[in-house]
Order: sequence, then C-alpha cells, then structure tokens
Amino acid sequence: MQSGADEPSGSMSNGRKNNRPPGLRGKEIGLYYRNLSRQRKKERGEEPPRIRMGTDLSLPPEILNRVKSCLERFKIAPAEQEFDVEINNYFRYLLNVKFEEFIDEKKKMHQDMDFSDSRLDKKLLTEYEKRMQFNHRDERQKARLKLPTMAYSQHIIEAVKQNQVILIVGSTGCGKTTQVPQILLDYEISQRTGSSCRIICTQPRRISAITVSERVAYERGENLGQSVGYQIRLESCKARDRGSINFCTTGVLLQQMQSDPLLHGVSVLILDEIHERSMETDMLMALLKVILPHRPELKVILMSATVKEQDFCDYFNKCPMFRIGGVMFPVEVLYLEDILSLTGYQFKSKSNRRRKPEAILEHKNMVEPYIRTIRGKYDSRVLDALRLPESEGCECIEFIVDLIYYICERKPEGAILVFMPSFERISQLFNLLEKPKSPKGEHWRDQLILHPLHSLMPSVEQQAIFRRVPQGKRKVIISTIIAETSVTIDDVVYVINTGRTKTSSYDIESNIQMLEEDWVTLANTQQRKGRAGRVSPGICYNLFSRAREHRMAEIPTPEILRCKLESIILSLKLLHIDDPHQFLQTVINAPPKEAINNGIQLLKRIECLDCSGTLTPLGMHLAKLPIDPQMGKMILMSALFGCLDPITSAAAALSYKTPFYSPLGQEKRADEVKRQFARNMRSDHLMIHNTVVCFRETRQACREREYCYNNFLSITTLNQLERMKNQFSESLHKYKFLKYANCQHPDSNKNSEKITLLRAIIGAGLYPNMAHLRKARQLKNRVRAIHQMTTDDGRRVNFHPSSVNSGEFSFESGYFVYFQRQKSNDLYLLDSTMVFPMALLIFGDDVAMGVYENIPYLSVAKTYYFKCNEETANLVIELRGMLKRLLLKQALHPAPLNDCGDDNFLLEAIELILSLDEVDEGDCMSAEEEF
DNA sequence: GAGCACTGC
Repeated sequence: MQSGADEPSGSMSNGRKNNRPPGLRGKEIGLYYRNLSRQRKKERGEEPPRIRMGTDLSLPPEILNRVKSCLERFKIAPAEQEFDVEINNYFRYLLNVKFEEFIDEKKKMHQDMDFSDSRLDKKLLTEYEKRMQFNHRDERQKARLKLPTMAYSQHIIEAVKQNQVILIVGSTGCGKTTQVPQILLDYEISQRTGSSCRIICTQPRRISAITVSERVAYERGENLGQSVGYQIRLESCKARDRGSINFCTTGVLLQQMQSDPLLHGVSVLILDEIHERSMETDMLMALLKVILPHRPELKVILMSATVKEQDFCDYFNKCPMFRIGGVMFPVEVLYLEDILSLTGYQFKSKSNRRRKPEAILEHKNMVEPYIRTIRGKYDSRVLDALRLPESEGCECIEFIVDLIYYICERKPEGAILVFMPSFERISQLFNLLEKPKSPKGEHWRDQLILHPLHSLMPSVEQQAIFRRVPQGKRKVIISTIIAETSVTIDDVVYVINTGRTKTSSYDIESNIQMLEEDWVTLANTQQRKGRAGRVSPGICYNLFSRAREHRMAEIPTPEILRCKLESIILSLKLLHIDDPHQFLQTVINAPPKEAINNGIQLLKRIECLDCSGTLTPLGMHLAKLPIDPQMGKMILMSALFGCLDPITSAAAALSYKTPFYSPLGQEKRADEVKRQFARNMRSDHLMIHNTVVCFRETRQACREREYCYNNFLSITTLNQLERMKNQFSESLHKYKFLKYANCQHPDSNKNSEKITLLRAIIGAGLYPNMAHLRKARQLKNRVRAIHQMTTDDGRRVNFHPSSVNSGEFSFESGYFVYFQRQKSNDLYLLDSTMVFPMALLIFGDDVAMGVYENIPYLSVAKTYYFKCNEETANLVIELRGMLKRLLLKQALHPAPLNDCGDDNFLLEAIELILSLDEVDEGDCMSAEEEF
C-alpha cells in the first residue's frame, strides 16, 4: 500500500517549544525544525508508510436505502455487455480507420468539387481592370507600390507556380503580410482563374487578423466582406467564397482542419509570423508535411521575420527563399556602456546580499574579459559601473528614471517606451516617476504622461495610451513584453529595453510549471528596437552590455517545448494520426518523449483514451470541443447534471482569462471586490460565475459600464466569456447532449443553485489536480491565515494571493481541485475550488476499498483515504460503475436526458449522496482548523 | 501577498 502525502498528525505540536535550543532566531528556527523533521523521518526508516485516514464518509442508513432504491430503478438500463458489442461493432471500427483510408475518404468527398466559374472569372477580371485604371491616381496604390514586397511580385508569382512551398523572409515594414496575398489574388484574377482562388492567411493574434484585413480591404477600396475578410473565434466578417483572401487566427485554421484535413477549401495557404514559434504554427507546419503530397495543387507560403529563417527553409526541403528588406526609419542602438558614458550615472554602493554567489560569478566571468576589450574606449568610471551586477537589467530603478530624465532634457519630442519584466517592476518605476525624490524629478513629473501597460491593467481598453500628447508633454509607456508585438503605440521614438522578461517553463520530471524572470533573446531585442522606428528615426537604449548580448539565446524556447500536450494529442487522434510519439517527432523541434507520455497518461486518467491509447467515445466528443479536454469533460458533465450556466462560466474563464483588472495602486481594492464576489463559496471558479450573473443584471438595466468600472471588471472579457459560454452550449446542443442551445435555458439549469453539486462537477473536470489542506492557522497579529497544504504528489503548495481562497481560515472541507499550479516565489495554486471528498470518490479514478488497522476505508488514486463502512463503500463503487456506463451510453448515443427516464435515477442518487455535504452557512469557524 | 504573452469551425 502506498502512503498518502500526509505525515501522521500530531507531530507538529509535540511540545516543540521546550525542545528547541535557545538562542535561535528567524530563519534558524525554521531550519532547526526542518532538520528535526528530516531526522525523524530517517529514524522511522523502513517503517511502513502510514495512511492518514480522512473524514468518515459512511452514509446514514436511511440515505443508503434511498440511494439503493434509486440504483435499483436505474438498473433497468441496458447491460454493459450490450455496449461492449456496440463499441466493437461500430465505434472501434470507426476509429480503426487508418490514416490513409481516412484521407482517401476525404479526397473522395471533394473530388467532384470544382470551384471554378467562368462567369465569375469574367466579372472579377472586369472589376480588376477597372481598379487598375484608377490606380495611377490613387494615393493608396502609390503607397502600395513603394513597399519593397511589390518589387518581388513577378518573382513570387513564378516561384509559387513552380513550387509547392516557398518561404518569404522580410523585416518589419516590407509589406509582406498585406501585399503577398493581393499579388497572388490579382494574378489569378488577371489570368481569368480568379474564381478558384481562395487564399487563407493565418495570424498569431486575433487583433492582427482584424487590423491586417482592414488594411488590405482599404487598399483595395472595398469594405470588409467582399474580396477580403477575417475570421477569429466567435467573431468574423468573412470574405466571399471565391476569389478572396481571408485572414484568420492559426487556432481557427487548426480547428477547421478537423472537418477538412486536406484543406480542400483552400488554394493558397499563407502562414505568417512563423518565426514566433507558436505551438499552432509549429503544428500546422508538421501537419502540412503530411497533407501536401495529397494536395499537389495546394500552394503554401511561409512568412517569417529574419529570425532563424534557415530552419524553416531546411524543414521544407530547402524550399526557395525570398529575402525582402524593410522600410523602417533608422534606429540608433546604444548599450549599457554607451548609456553610462552619456548620462554619467553613478550607482550607490549596494550590497550583494540578495544575489546568489553563482550569479555574481557568472556576471564577473562575462564582464571582465569584455572590459579588457573596451578599455581605452570608455571612461574607467564606466568600466567600474559595468562591473556592478545591478547596473544591467532593471534592478536599479533610479538608473532607469535618470535615463528617462536624460531623454526629456536632451532629446526631441517623441514617446518613450520602457520594457520591464513584471507587474512589480512596472509598479516601482511608475511610483518613482510619480512621487519623485529629487527636485529634478519634481520638475519633470508634471511634464510626463505615464501609462503602465500590462495584461492585467485596463490601459488598452481605455485607449488613452494611443492618443498623442499635447505639446510640451512627453508620453512614457511602461510595459511588459505585451508592447513588443501585441500592442502597437505609433508615436514611440525612444525605447528603453531592460532586456528582462518573465517566461514560463515546464519541468517534465517534477511536473512543475515555473514563472521566472530571465534575459530576453536576440529576437526580442530586435523586435523591441523596431518599436522606436515606426514614425521617425529613433533610439533604442539597451540596459545591458554588448557582452550580455553575446550571451543571449537567439530565440525564445518554442512554445511546443513548454506546453502541455494532451490537447494536441487528442486532436491528432481525431485526424487518425494515432501515434503521437511518431508524429510529434516530426515537428520542427520535437518535444521530449516524457512530455508526450505525460499527456497520454492524463488523457487515460480522464478516460479520453483507453488503456491501449485508443480514443474512447468520450474522447472523441471532447476532441471536437474548442477547449482543453479537462474543461470539456466539465461542461459535458454539467449538461448531464443540469448545471450548465455556472459550469460554462468556470470553463470559459479557465480557458480564456479572468475578467478582473488590477489597476496600479488599486490592487487591494480590486482584491476586496473579488472576495465579495466569491460570497464565501471558497471557489475562484464559482466567483467568476457570480460576476457573470451580476454583469447580465446590470446589462439589463444598461448599467454594465458603471458596474464593470466600479468592480475592476473588463467589459470586453466578460462579453467574450458570454460568447464562449454560448459557443459551448451550441456545440453540446449540436452533438445532441442538450435540448436547448442557450446556456441559460432553465431546462439545462435545474441544479444550478446546488453549490455542492457545482463543486463536484468542477471537481469532475479538474480531477486529477487535487490538493489537501491539512491546517489553516490564524496567527494573533496577522489577518491572513497560514496554510499547510499539499498537492497529490506530496508537494507543499499555497493558494496564490490572487485566489479568493488565499488567507482564508474557515473551510468546510480540506480538499480542493485546481487547474493551474505554478512555481514563482513559492509553489502556488493559481485557482482553486473547495470540494467534498465524496465528489472525488464519485468522479475520480482508481477508487478502491480496503481495511487499514481494522478501519474500513475507501480511497481515491491511492492518495486520499477516507473512513467508510463496507456498505457505503460497496454502494459508491457500484454507483461509479453505473455512472461509467451512463457516460458511455451518452457518448455513443448523445441525447438530452429525459425528465422521467431511468437515467435520472442515477443522477438523483449521486445528487443525494453529494447533498449530505451541504452545510448550513455560518458553520465551522475557528482560529485553527484541522481537516 | 503576487499577476510574461498568446490562442480554439
């Protein structure tokens, strides 16, 4: 038997105060107890691991009988064997279709399709000729012709004729994104083949798909929806079917490939910004390698910035490559040593207390040899400053402030964009500029217009950041990496690049996701520099030396090496690409085997794959939903259990983002509001639903703007969450799991007020991400409670301070489910919902009964053990079998559950068991709570 | 007591 994550209770309070040696202070006390506990563990040695028995789950006899009678009636449903036969006869057959057969089938479906239409060809040609006549007078066309890409028109047309794949490498401002699709469309039209031309151009971001399509439509003198359109999730203005260019996000194209894997609806596919190495473009390129032999007439154009472009050329068999220069204003680049010379900034002596010895050594090894090479070129004062580790990056905020004042004093007008790594650093710089400590600062304060920019801040929604400032004022934008590609501010002339950013990484072995501050890459620096040359010549101030630059990586780690793979693996199965190991090996940078295995393992645990790795009926449905499988399962269960509205809110927010803002300086108030919305439910997920409900109410009264403003909510995000919720319910309706497509329909929400059931369904979805809170202690002089909590792998975790559960001390249950766990300063659960043990036993996996030290128990995943009499344990296990059968039946024959059908007896039985955990409000409050 | 960024017919 494997032990739970817990240590025997009581070990923490064995009169430790008396045992502790006197004279220990602060950290020493902690270290003393750590060593003591290690020693004790060692002493226990070979002693069999102990199980810590949780709450008694035995059901009271009358409930037991009621549940039993419910189950009796459910038994009328068909027996398991019948399903087995059906799975073997029908479903397995369907799934066992080999990839080649699957492809042949899709080809047959499209072989009679012919898009060409000579009447349309003629009409398009006439339009085109008319447009050409006007061209010489049209300013827009003159501007177009100046773009470097236009000089390559004939070359590109020829290369596309002769090759299936070509690569276009161009720097910012070369016009590749706007011109290449038009060049190809206009060529086809001029050749009287316009009607069979259907160009798709993918963009990594929703915003760029919209703005690029608007730009191209404008250049063609049209409105969106004629020859040019766009399609992003839940928002589209598609171009006409033939003779057209559609810009879409990469995600949309991947989703479309599920029904049209050979892309029969496309004649030219343009993948833009492939150098960003998003998971989507890497996947699309790998899929194209499989598809292209089956679609010889499909043309592919890869587009990249000058960032490791040779990799793409090699990946596609050394395909032809075009290099197009950009038209940017020149940007002067200054490095730390230059900036120190210019400003003469002097660092106050600072101790290296916070710095690790390795980091100091690393800095020394980098900087000393470099200093030898530049000695003579720079002042010795500059060289001394370079020797200080805090001179580079963003550790010395005063230095950045000084540089900003220097620009204000010496440089012509133009906005300053400062790249910072984090919320905290943005906040520090903002505060120092806002509340200066020097007369010089006082002087400049009134002339600066400051804009902090971070995904959690409302700056973009408020638009002021994009406005020009009055004469004599200077705009300073203090931003994260978001201003590198996602937010463009036109009037920037000066960029201050601290060279720091936060990146997330994933450690496969420990299964830990991390968020750490690190140096940016050469690709980031190149892009940041470009932000200064959009409207005039600019200057880029790099707050690191040339030596640091030499040590920087070329590009950030491709996303596919950093992300969870279960969603990818599941969608591959739908394309009949059955061996994820084999396929992912062909991706431009193959993820490690263990990462793939982790994904497969999870899919097995949540029953999307069977033990042999074959797609299950449930897995097939979840693969089709535009959401990760765990959340997909959650919403499918909510349809079954009649609590669609709250659960789709939770799922939408988990897969998109939180609607809460955290404006600078108002973090505390925003936090209070959030906690109010939680209404003591001890759930970040249900809290979001509460904001959605209030949002609807205020919208009815046309007061939603005020509501969002007062409560730190994003109206844009809430609207998108609503659209996503409806998309989910429409999908479930389409696949026949729901009678109605509206997520608020009363028929789909009969149980939406039963909080305990909602917890259980959230648990069903987020499982196996579980945590156990053993103790919540409230210390006398502190407001917030301290938690002793571990995840199922035994690691100590804490609620993230942004979770409504952080700092709380009264919980009705010590068990939680979560979606994301991340290590930064500490290992945190970013989101969590309190669940009762019975939910884990009903919806979890590996549930077993047994006896330990004469106590009968029921356990889940060999992790949590609960006292439980045999009768209850048997009943729960029987009920689990029935639920499994019901889910299988539903997946094979999706149908809304009938009000009076037998299936409802099972759901009733589950609700009945779960309802025992409902506790009256105001229960359980104490300063120290053990669970 | 802390929040790089992006995405889904």
